[in-house]
Amino acid sequence: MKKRKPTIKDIARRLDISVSTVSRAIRGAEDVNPITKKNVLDLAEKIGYKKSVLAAGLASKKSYLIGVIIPELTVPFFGRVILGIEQFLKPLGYDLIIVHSDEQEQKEKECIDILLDRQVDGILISLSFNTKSDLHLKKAMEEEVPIVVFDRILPKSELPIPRVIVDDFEAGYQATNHLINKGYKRIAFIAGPEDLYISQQRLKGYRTAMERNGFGTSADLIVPTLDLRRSVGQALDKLMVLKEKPDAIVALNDPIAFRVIRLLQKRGIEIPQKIAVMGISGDDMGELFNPSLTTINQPAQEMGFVAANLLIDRMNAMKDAKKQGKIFIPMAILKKLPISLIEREST
Amino acid sequence: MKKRKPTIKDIARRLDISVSTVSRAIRGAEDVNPITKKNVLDLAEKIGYKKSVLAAGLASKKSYLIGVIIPELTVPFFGRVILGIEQFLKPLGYDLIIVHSDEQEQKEKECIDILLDRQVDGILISLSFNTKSDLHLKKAMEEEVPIVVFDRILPKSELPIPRVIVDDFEAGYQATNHLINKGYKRIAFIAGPEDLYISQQRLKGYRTAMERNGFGTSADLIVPTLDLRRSVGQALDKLMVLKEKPDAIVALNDPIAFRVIRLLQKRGIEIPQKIAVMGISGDDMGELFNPSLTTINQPAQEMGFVAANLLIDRMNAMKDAKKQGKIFIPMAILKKLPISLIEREST
DNA sequence: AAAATTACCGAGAACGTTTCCGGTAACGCT
DNA sequence: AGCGTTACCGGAAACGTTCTCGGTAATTTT
Repeated sequence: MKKRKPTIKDIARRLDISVSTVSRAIRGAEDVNPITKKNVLDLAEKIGYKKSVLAAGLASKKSYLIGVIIPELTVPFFGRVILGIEQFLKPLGYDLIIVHSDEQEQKEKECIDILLDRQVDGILISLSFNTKSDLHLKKAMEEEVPIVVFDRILPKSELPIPRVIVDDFEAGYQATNHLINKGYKRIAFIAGPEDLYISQQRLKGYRTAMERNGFGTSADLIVPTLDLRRSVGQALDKLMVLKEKPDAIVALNDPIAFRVIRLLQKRGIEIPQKIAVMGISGDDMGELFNPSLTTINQPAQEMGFVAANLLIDRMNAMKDAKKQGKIFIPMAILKKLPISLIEREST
Repeated sequence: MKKRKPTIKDIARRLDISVSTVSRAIRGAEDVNPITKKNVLDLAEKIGYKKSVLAAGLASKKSYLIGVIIPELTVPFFGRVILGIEQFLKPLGYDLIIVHSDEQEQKEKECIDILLDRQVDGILISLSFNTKSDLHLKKAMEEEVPIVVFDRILPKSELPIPRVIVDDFEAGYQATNHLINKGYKRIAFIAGPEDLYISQQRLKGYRTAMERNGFGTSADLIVPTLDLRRSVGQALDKLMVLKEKPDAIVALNDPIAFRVIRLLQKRGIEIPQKIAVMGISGDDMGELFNPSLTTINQPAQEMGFVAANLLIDRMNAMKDAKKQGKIFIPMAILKKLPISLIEREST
């Protein structure tokens, strides 16, 4: 009935050795006789020993927890990123605690606090659509928990932290170029909030492609959305009242593109005959639409993998520095992942 | 530079009181002078004290972590459920650790182990598509961590644990009924794995609706899918080779329905003129399809809320029992949530 | 006025690890 | 033979809380 959980003390007693030795054996640390080690491990297995993460964390000041902050739970892209993160971190013994900011800067700050309270060993974060400041990231840095930002980063953050993104310029460029190659001439771009780095870059890519091909970039053709849901309609409205309507639309991301497709169809506009639509994300969902969505694939899973990798690197660097008594000097790293075109029916 | 984090000891020293009193004050426990309490809280705030969850957990044998196991990260339905869970649990000071089983029974077991290792205070789980046994749930019960199952439950589990689902029979019944009212006569049903409770119940609802209206339920019209991706095509193939093709299809859930729509369109079949399609889930995504998907809405967020509520109830019940020295006798609870029809264009 | 109750507080032992600091024995080297 | 290494291992102090048990003074009850 009273099944007290076995501890390393129990093991130590039964094997008549010290707890330190048991601890070393279990941790797979150096300086322990292979035979003793085997004995310990066998007994541990036999009596169903489970190490207390709490106690271990308390003693070692590590929690083996990594916090992940994403803007929304239901965006497929982030689901794929998390897969990549797990893939890298699980084998190392880390678990994930996932929180979401609901695309609000305020909640994002709270998320950081929660994670800091939990004493996570590191944080992976993708900024919300409307985040404008990076003070909360700074806070994490001050508490010496390493942090890396992925996908949604801040344009001109001076913070010396690793960031991993896809080559957003290329994404915008290739998307636009693809449409140009297909013969479209008046290509519009639906952007995101001004401060959003991915939006800026993709837009830049769009502009460059247009100009290189001798199409100007009339301001009419560039319209913003402030969120993923409601404002897509307004953005599209702006395009549809133009005297010269666009014959193709590049959307900032797939979710927006889905809505564009839907709204165009409601207006009875044929895709891609009248207007072509391009997304940027590579969501699987795009395949199921009619017409299916041509898009720029972002290597989401790889992004998670790389981000996790950078985080661990940073953690190790900090540990090493501390070990040598030096102070750690954080540096900015910006890693760009290559993108690729997925051509489907909407263009 | 060496900014050691403040602890309750620091507070105790500076206020010249004992750590126990500080602990009580911070915990908001009984038996502490309001003035002392205020002093403690003020100072804590001032010096930026953060309680160590690790230490607190170790001492109190609570982690204030709740584990959530879902089959897939990218399914919108589960995202919404998690929202509901958070809504209930956050105010109580609990954080969530979310893991996913990737629809595999084996991984599901591993998830349980991970959570148990983390000493979560409770587990909320939705079973994978292919889970057939509940031994791993038993394991959790043995370790005395309360567990509640939501949405995807086991048909005839004898385990005395709370479960919350939607009224799946009603869902199947209403979906079918809706089609019948619309004048469809040969209605097919795309089911899930045999052991899946939600599949059984929805199918039963379908059958009942058919029979009550004088349509038989020819076995031809009921086809299974074993997963959400590949096998939808095979299921549909089986329907399309029938001499008498169906004029409407009820899919087990929205993701399957999305695929059905797409596959039918590829065959050039008009929806809903030739064949109508119904989903069950209430995913927002359905709105964006063309035609948009008629579906049965499951109150996902409410489900999360209710499940979390049941979990806390159970936790309290266990604590009370222990306090009184009695042994806790777990009981099964089955809570059914009402569903509703969302009529759109696909029917 | 004595007894009982209440309100508040302190001491100190957990909780289950890790880690630092030594210590011993065996071995190899000059 | 003496000395430095190396390979293992143990003792004991952290880590930052909670919790049980008493204890004192003030307050109420009898």
